[in-house]
Amino acid sequence: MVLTSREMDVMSVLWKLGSGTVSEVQRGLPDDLAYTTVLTILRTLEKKGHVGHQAEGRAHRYLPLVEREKAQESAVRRITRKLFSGSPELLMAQLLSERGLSEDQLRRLRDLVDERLSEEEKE
Amino acid sequence: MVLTSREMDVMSVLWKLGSGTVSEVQRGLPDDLAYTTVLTILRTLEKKGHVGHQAEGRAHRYLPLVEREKAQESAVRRITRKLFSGSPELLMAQLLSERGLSEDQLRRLRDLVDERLSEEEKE
DNA sequence: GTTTTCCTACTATGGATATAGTAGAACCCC
DNA sequence: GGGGTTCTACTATATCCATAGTAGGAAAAC
Repeated sequence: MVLTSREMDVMSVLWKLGSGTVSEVQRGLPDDLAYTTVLTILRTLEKKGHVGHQAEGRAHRYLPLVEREKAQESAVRRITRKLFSGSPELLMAQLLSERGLSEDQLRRLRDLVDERLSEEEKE
Repeated sequence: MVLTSREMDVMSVLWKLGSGTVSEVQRGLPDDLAYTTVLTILRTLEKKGHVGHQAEGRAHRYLPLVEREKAQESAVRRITRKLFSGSPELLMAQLLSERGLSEDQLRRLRDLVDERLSEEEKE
């Protein structure tokens, strides 16, 4: 799955709202785009199979057909492969190296890893 | 900094080799591209300021002008913003949720976090 | 019931991407 | 020194992306 930057914006709105008409999506976007521009993006997404729609009065209600998690996974996988030599560890190191993570956040992360590790060891 | 998929491939070769002529880059790429295609990509990268070149005999030797780390950071930042609501934690959680991480990798990750945490606590 | 508004469908356009061919200079081989 | 080889420069093309306008129908407003 490959989403362009704008497509991600639109999908994000749909994932957040669950579904949306063109104007609902338009209102949810971070930038001001023409109504028809939003419509065009939604139609593109539909052609790619990422959203579907159903009639709702004279309008269309668009629904995401792919899960946010799938999109996230696919994006992370791509940059891992392209920029981090396929190593999730290196990506993680990059994330950790950024300032701006609080001690709390770090602790939660360690808990996440530990949790995952103990699952792993159980098997 | 915005790198396209192919540009990332080319930059990766340059980062790995330190520098490269067109044919060196061509040989280093994961896919078979025509010589002139590689040249075109390098010229585009040069126009964008991401690489420079110096003459070497009749050929050009291309050099990366941006660090791999900068590109990584910028890419990670973008998807964090676009797909993970700006939260690096969520991205990490995604990374951890993927199957395919070995116990060893997980352990190294935990070590990374611990290391970072103890730095944090020192301050 | 005519004007205004809202909505989809279709079309348009400029710029970026991905890919590569051709021209022509320089160099190397015998 | 003519013929292949290796380069860069320039050009080409198809596709995609971002953005939006126009046409035309339906609905709402008054």
